[in-house]
Parts: sequence; C-alpha cells; structure tokens
Amino acid sequence: MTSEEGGECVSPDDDEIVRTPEITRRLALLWDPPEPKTRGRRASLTRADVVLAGIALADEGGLDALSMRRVAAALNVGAMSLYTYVPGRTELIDLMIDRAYAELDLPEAGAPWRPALSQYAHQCWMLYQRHPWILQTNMWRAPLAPHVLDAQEAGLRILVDTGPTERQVVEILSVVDNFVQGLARTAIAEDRERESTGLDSDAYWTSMSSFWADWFDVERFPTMNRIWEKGGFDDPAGPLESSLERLLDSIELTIDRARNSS
Amino acid sequence: MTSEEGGECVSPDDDEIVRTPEITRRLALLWDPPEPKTRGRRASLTRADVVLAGIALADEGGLDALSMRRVAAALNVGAMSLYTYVPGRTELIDLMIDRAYAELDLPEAGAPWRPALSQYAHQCWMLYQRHPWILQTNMWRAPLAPHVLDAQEAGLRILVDTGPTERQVVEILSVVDNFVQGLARTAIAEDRERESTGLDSDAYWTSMSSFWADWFDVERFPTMNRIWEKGGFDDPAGPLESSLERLLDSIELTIDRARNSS
DNA sequence: TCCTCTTTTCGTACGTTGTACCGAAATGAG
DNA sequence: CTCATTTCGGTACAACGTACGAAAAGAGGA
Repeated sequence: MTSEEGGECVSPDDDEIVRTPEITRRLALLWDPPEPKTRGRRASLTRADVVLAGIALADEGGLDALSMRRVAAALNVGAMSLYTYVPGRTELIDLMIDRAYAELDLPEAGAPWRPALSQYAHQCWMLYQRHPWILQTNMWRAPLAPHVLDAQEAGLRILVDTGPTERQVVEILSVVDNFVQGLARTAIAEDRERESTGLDSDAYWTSMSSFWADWFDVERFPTMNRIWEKGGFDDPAGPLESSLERLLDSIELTIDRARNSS
Repeated sequence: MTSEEGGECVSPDDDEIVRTPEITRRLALLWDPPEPKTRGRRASLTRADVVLAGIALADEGGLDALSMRRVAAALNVGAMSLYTYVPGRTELIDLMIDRAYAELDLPEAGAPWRPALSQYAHQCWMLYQRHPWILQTNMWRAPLAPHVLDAQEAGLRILVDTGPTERQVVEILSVVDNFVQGLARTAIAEDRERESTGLDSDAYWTSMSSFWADWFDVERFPTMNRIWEKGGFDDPAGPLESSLERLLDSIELTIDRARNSS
C-alpha cells in the first residue's frame, strides 16, 4: 500500500513506522497476492498448486511427511523449483494454514450467539479433523493470515454484543478455541496411536489396558481410579456434542450475569 | 492386576490382556526404573544426567536445539553413547517431560477448590514458562508418565467432591489445562518472535504495527478493530491473574448450579 | 529475425539430523 | 586368567532444508 520511501529499513529511533525486513517479507507473502510476471519464462505451476500439494501430503502423513523434496516429487518437479513459488518450508506452512482456514463455513453476522458459537466450534473441530497437521505446527500462535483473521473476526462478532466487556469477549472466544483444540488433540492422538500400531480399535484398547494392569497404582492415583470406575473418562458418542453443550451452558451463565449486572 | 502368564505377546483373539511390544517398551521406559547392571563395564553417566542435559538444552534453544549430538557434546561423550541410556530421541523427550512435571508444586488434598485450582493453574503456567519446549512437543496428548499423571490426579482431586458429576470434573479440568496452555503459547510466541528479531520490546511492537498500517483492512475486520480500539486485546499486567479469575468465576457458577440442583 | 533481459528450472553440494552397525575397551563373575 | 557382559564411540547412511549458479525458455525492442 504505502510505497513512498524506497528504503526498506528505517533507523530505529525514527518515530515513523518501522518495517523489519523479516517480518514484512513474511507478512507480504500472506497478504500480497503474487503479482503475475509478464516477462521471462512462464511458470509451469502456481503458488496455489504448491500449497495444495503440500496440504495433500500433510493431510495423510502429518507435518513430518511434508518435505520439500516430496512436495516437488508430487508435482513432477525438481526440488529446488519450489523455491520459485515459496521462500521456504516455514512460509509454505503459513500459506497452507491460511488456505485451510479458508475452508471454514463461518456463522453469519447477526445470528443468535449460542447456535452461532456452536457452529464456530464445530467448524473448527471439523477443520482439525481434516487437517490434523494444523495442530502440529509449532503454533505458538496462529499466523497473521487473512483467513485466520476472518475466523477470529467471525468468532468475536458472535459475542461482541451479547453483554460481556470487550476483554471478556476475547477471553471467552479464546477459551472456546483452546477447548476445541484440546479435544481435537486427544482425539487425533488416539487415531494416530491406533494406526501406528496397526491394530484395530478393540485390539488397541486391550493393548493399552496392559498399562493399567502392569503399572497403574490405585493407591497413587485414587481419584483417577474412582473417576475411571464411574465412567468419567469414557468417550461419549460424539466427542464434541455433550461437552461443548456444557461449555456453552457455562458461557451462558457468564453472559446472563453480565447482562443482569449492567 | 492379572499377572500370570510369562508370555510377552499373546495372540490377538485371546481374551487375556494383549501386550504390544512397542507400547509396552515405551511405557516400561517411563515406569520401570533402570535396573542397575552389576556386570560389565561401568557406565560413566546416568539416565538422569542425559535427561537433565536434554532439558538444559531445550530450555534455552527450544526442541530444535535438542539434537542427540548436542546433548552428547554437553556431556563430553560420543553421540552414540547416549543410546546406552535412552532408546532414541522421542523417548528422551518423554523422559524430559516426566522430569519437568516432577517440578510441579501441587495443591494438597482437602484444600478449598478455588485457591487449589488457582495454584494448579499457576504452577502449570510457571512450568511452561520455565520449559516452553513442553508445548512444542507434538503433544497430541501428554505422555502417560508418572509425574504427568500425578499432576492430573491432583487436578481432579481438587474438583471431585465439589458437586459436579465425574465427567463434568474431567471436562472442567480439561478446560483449565487448555486455557493455561493457550495463554502460555501466546505469551511464549511473543517472547520468541521478539528475541528472534533481535529487537527490544518497543521496537518489536512498532515493527509489528507495520502490519496494521499496511495490510489491516478495517472494513474486513470491523469487530476486531472495534475491540482493539476499546483495549480488548491489551495485555493486562499479569497475563494469568485477571483472566484466570474470570475463568474461576465461571467455574464457580457451574459448581453452584450443580450443588443447587442436587 | 536476432539480441537481450528476465524469469524459471533444477543438478550439485554443504551442513545437519537420527540412528544402525560393529569393533574396541572395560569390568565383574567364575 | 577367562569369558560373558556392558559401555563407548567412530563410521556410515539416508533424509533433510536450502545456497549457488549454470542452463533453458520466453517476451520486448531492434
């Protein structure tokens, strides 16, 4: 956008906006569409091709399976050719995440908060099921990518006029996000462990049960044992359904209290 | 429990407990202390030495800095010697996690739930600050290690007699866990990004602000913009303090309602 | 048409990783 | 002393991300 000043980097004591090359480059990659070059040899691929191939690979093998060489092979292209479309592996993953978040079917503005928030959670849940590698990205924080922010915008919009303060809204959404991620993580964990052992579901569980038989010490973990016996650890039919409803109940309490106290 | 039958692996159609070598080996590593060998050459190190060296490395460089060669170098030992103490890198990380969780100062049984849960959350928070790499482990699920289960036992014990059902207790603790992890992730994200750019705090934020100036579209993200202007994204003094208190408030509501309805 | 400039393609190469393999060295048991 | 057992660690291999630079391909200007 602002394109005055040819200098890329400005002296740090300048009061103007400082643009660090590294940060700028990474963000530009996500926000500026690749400008079509009119000169020179024509590219045989598009950036989207590379991103999609990467997603396909990661979908079935996790992030470990996402090597530049393998992506290139999937596209019938030399490994180093990828660097024409993508600066490096890290940035490829950024682009993959953005692309994946674009799949979300987000609730529209003005919908009642509870079904909307439920839809938001379900959509995220399904996204993590389709693309488990999203949860494998170091993900200290989701990248500042357009479609990621779209999701956040939609999530915040659901709650912003329901009563709680702005900061509470941010916190509530963050709790929902982390809740869904946590649930998705353990669900994926079981899938992955099961298929890595090559056992079917029953065999896997009886195999895991050897742990309880051999090492679990009831005296050391009495509470866990008690909860286990009462079925507190049993997976309900839908992992999300029941527990999400209870989380929404608790959010409803918070919202009601915010409404009454105002 | 049932410990007859010396066989390690049983045919899958057997109704007895099935022990998969892979799973068993990994769990044995965590639960069976390394038996001191009386024959042969004496070891110059202990498994604990290796684990501690690994933790030291990961503490300051993240999991990426944890290579077998570097751990070995830190111990003045050949790289391959590590494999005497640890089956491989993955298992070393398991042991590191267990060791880290042993640092937790968990609330004692019988304490009132609210301060106890607050202590639990703070302890986890501080653990993640000391050892950010814990959140970097793929962590589909925390490993079934003794000290990890100690933490879970303590967490569940806090809530198990306060009114909610067993399953609700599990869900509440899971929300707290994921809440703290999420907060820790973003806190660490900022630290890491800051130090990777080599900027001080102010320079970093003005640098990031170039994003808002160059790309952030107020019309695309009106809610985020509004919340931003109202300070909803501002970090409070203590990242945990205020938001944890609000989470505990909402848990208190749930507990009260469970009590009243029983 | 030919030249030139720009852009893509990709083979080669370097450094780093986890770890399989195997011989050498050390040590307690008999 | 002998020998079985264990630790030690060098070498080697496959796989990784990617820097470099030469080759190829196509568009614009002559």
